[in-house]
Amino acid sequence: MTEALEQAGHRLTAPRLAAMRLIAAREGPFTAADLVADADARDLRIGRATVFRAIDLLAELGVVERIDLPSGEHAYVACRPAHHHHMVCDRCGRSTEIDDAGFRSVVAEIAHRTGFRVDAHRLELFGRCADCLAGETTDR
Amino acid sequence: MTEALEQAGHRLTAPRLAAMRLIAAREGPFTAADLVADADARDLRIGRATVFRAIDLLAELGVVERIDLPSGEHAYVACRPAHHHHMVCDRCGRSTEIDDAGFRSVVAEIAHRTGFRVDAHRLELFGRCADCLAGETTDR
DNA sequence: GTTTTTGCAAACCATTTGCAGGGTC
DNA sequence: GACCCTGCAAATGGTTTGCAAAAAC
Repeated sequence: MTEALEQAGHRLTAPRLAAMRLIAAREGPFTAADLVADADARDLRIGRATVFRAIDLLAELGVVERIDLPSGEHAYVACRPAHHHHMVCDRCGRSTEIDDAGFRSVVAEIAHRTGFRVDAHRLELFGRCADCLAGETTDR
Repeated sequence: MTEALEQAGHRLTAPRLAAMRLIAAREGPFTAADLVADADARDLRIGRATVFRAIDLLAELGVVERIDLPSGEHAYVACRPAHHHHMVCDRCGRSTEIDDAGFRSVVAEIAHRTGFRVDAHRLELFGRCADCLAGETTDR
């Protein structure tokens, strides 16, 4: 993750490193407020503004992506810098990247039928991951 | 639209009627701020809070749906109270409902491959509608 | 007449910005 | 040493809430 920063000509500073560590420590999606709270909890002296700026920067570089939770909150997840989609587990919060699985042809089909030119799309899935489904039956 | 309100046991008040008219007058997605501005422009004396409350209510009833624009703004569109997806034209702002087109099987396929149980999803397409594509070549 | 709804203003939360000082390359 | 980055605090923009007055049923 740090490589992406340097290669894009940005400086590798302590606050940015700290922010990246906090992000890496989270498995699932996080909001800006989450990171600020994490930073406070660990007594890292990082200003709110810096956290927001770090997230923006990482989002620009494509190493984190913004997703919109069903609640409408703006959250982010760490990911590889390529186009893909996310599947978020409501229980454990883990986020999985998912591949095309025929989705591309569905978009093409819709475009064909409606005459629409699709420039961008947003696809997010929410539910329960396999681990949590398994855990539920045994845990309780 | 008014029927849905009454059937759910809510009162049919002037401010709510006004809000619904403003929504109907818009073709595409609108933000809460848009409605407030519309109301002001027409000298309707509706408070901000009331507009927000009206939108919330309509969203609960399913006659408007919240979508998240690529910019991150929370917008809403009027729609039938059934599951479907939206396609938004970046140019004219019109919003079209789109049907399944095989999307359901894509979700099933993903669920099958990953073991995930998909409870909810969000799919939004952005681009240019057929009319705007046609217009662009002739207009300029 | 009772209960819901409204309007207002203030509170609240998330995000952005200006700017002087500090850290990185 | 030049320039980028940070922290702070204040500005901003969007959304919610408390409460008394007003309207609907």
